[in-house]
Amino acid sequence: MALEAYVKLMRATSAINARLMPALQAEAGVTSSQLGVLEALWHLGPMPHCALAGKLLVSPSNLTTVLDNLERDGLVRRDRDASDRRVSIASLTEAGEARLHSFFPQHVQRLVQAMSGLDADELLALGQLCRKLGLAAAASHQGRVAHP
Amino acid sequence: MALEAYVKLMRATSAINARLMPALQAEAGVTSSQLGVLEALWHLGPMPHCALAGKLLVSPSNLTTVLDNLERDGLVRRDRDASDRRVSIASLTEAGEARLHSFFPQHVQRLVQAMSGLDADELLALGQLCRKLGLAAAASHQGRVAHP
DNA sequence: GCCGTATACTTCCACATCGAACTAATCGAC
DNA sequence: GTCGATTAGTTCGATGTGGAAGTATACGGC
Repeated sequence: MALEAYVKLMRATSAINARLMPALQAEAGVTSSQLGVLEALWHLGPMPHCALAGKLLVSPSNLTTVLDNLERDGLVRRDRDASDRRVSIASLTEAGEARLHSFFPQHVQRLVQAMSGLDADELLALGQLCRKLGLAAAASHQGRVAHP
Repeated sequence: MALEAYVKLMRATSAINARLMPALQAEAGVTSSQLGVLEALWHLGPMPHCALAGKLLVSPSNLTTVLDNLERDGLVRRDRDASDRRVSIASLTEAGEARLHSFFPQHVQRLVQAMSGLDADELLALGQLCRKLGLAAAASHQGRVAHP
């Protein structure tokens, strides 16, 4: 039972992303990971890399790579924190904000379209199940790390 | 609604995989992609790369990379098809089958554990929703590709 | 005030992933 | 039978991804 559910979960994720990502890359010129960073900085404002990595659930080394590419493209800026010079604050540039605004509505529209195989009730149920599953998995994973 | 469900779906997938993959790598010495190939070859027997890529929903170039690493580690073999010399048949070596048997039960056990945040009814419901969602997304995606 | 520890980020390496361009082989129309 | 179109697989370049090790900075006990 768990195995079938797992396989279907992975297939669904893969199918949805296979629909969204090519369009995102073609029309917006950003990858899924880059979009995650832009979105987080837009919703939450400038923040240190460690906070950003925490929000996005990615490793620090990965975030360095993604920020490198965004900075090269002029969409994001890094500024050293004056009070703690270990810290680097990432923030959207004007170009980054403009880019995000230019494609985000269409992206959301495509996302809704990609999820349209389920009706409103089913989407709600799926969200609740995924939330419960994700929290349980993350909690037990944290537990193992915290008590080695 | 669709957006929340999407985010939770991605988070759940990410959380589950974050729990499974480190153990798989540490105890079995194979990555998630490599496991996919080993499993497919074990369940379905030797098959051409194109069939394998179709089953696993990955690109041909990606499959080349994964097979390269598996072949280097002696877990998989490539053989040219005599009747159609473009085709290369991938099959498990004895070492590959032995490796798979050595860790697969524990892997499934960890998978069941990782999914244990949901009870049997919930797992069934999740599986059905994901199946419906995945099929709808794949179908509409195929449709767009087929009629450009 | 100094030194060991802890934290933030980067660098380096291996692997995954895809699209585009390439090579080799087959097939079909003629 | 030959040539163009198609198919199988690989190569190449770019990006994402994480772990391990390294560097710079801050902090805390003494």
